[in-house]
Amino acid sequence: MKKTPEECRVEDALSILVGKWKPIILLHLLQEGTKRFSELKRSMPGITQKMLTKQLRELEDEDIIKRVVYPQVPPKVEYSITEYGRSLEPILEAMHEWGTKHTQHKMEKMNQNSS
Amino acid sequence: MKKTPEECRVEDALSILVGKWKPIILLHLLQEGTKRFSELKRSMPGITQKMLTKQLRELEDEDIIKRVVYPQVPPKVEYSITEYGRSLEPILEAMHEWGTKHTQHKMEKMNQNSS
DNA sequence: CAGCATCCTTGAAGATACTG
DNA sequence: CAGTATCTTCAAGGATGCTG
Repeated sequence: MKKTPEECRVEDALSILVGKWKPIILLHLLQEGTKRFSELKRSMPGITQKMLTKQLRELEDEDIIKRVVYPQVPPKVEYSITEYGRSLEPILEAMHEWGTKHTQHKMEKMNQNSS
Repeated sequence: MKKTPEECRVEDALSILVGKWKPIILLHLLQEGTKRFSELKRSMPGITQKMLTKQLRELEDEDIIKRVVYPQVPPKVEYSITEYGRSLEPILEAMHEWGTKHTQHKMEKMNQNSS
């Protein structure tokens, strides 16, 4: 690793993943392909329409996901991962792996402290 | 990748990296080893003492960094990456790589739109 | 169905002053 | 030197209602 603080681009990647629902949205689209707005909403209990719309727009602005509107009534809008967005998959995978181990690590630490 | 939304541990990793100064703190400690509080502060123009303290505490609580207090006057406190914390390095590296490409990607997109 | 427009709450972050 | 202790600001997130 050869980067000075000034050259650090970690934040650029981080900012795209940050957002309460973004990882979970990406997970859905990565694993299940194209999904309609209502399908995404149904699969994320607790999210509001406003938040889902906002997070999807932000991901779309970064070219991570693609939004396709079908001009019909009632409206139909489909979301999917772009090829470019798929390049995030290894990072999400690595974070998931690390997060799993970290959850384990914290539990071991708690058990030590309480014994 | 085989994880349902319920099993997703991406957030666990994400939450540790999120914080305006955390990636940059980790970068300093990863690259330069042990550093004193004042050295860290000097190398991060703009950060306040309060913020630096807070971010360091949060990283310490997660076992990512180690804090050593030397009982002397004036006080001396040294911070360093734990062995466990070093396991984050590949992720930071991957995010930096991706971030670098993404910065490039966005510039190309802007140039297209303006031509 | 897939949004947008408002209003409101909360917590992250910052400014500033003080201290063992 | 390496912190606390307050006060303030601001944007993320959320609740609710309306609409092409």
